[in-house]
Amino acid sequence: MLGALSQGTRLNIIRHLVGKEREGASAGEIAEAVGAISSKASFHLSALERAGLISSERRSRHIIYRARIDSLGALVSFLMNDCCDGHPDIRACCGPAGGR
Amino acid sequence: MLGALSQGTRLNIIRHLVGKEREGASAGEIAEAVGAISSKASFHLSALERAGLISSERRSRHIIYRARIDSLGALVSFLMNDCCDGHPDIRACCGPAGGR
DNA sequence: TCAATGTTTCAAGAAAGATTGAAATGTGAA
DNA sequence: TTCACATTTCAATCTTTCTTGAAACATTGA
Repeated sequence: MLGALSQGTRLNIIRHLVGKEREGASAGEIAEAVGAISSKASFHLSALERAGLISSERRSRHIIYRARIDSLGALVSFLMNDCCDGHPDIRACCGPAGGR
Repeated sequence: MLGALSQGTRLNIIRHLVGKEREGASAGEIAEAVGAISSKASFHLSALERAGLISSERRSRHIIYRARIDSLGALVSFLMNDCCDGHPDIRACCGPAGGR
């Protein structure tokens, strides 16, 4: 997952999809939004899906992609807890709204 | 930073250094801890330092590395806020101890 | 069936990253 | 000075990842 996110185009795709959590977006719309030709977008969408960060669903001619919020949460959790051993200063960075 | 963390040896280095936040650890100790020959460890330590995730300080013959907790916090914060737009379900993953 | 649309797959090349062993650098002690 | 130790740098090689354009596949509507 970290590898999947460490690439500009893919980070932009995630940002776009998090902003459209419910609706999701088609491959073409995503490609346009991030300024990539179709094959490039498809390549990166595959990488993100392989990493489990997004999901896809065919909807007639379009393929709708959605961010997997659960996976993003798991990644943040991994960084906080496994990688950083729950260090309080790192937890604190979430801001006062964190925790629930 | 995401790229720097998306590599097994480097993730292990970070884990080792977070566990020794105060003391830090020398290049040699780190190399042994993560099972890497010296040049390999040095290569990855450089990458982590270039990314701002660790700092180094010469101490006579040794070079002591330390995790930069502030940077790790900034990275988690980036994922939560910039990348994921502060999505509540992602924030929630911090667990009940989050926020301060 | 045919054509149009949306998307992926493929092949090729370019670029970036990882690993290794040997050599070089810096430091302290005899 | 010289030696030993800790670490980095270098060069070579290998692997992986990115990008592009063309071709293929899937779906829909005329």
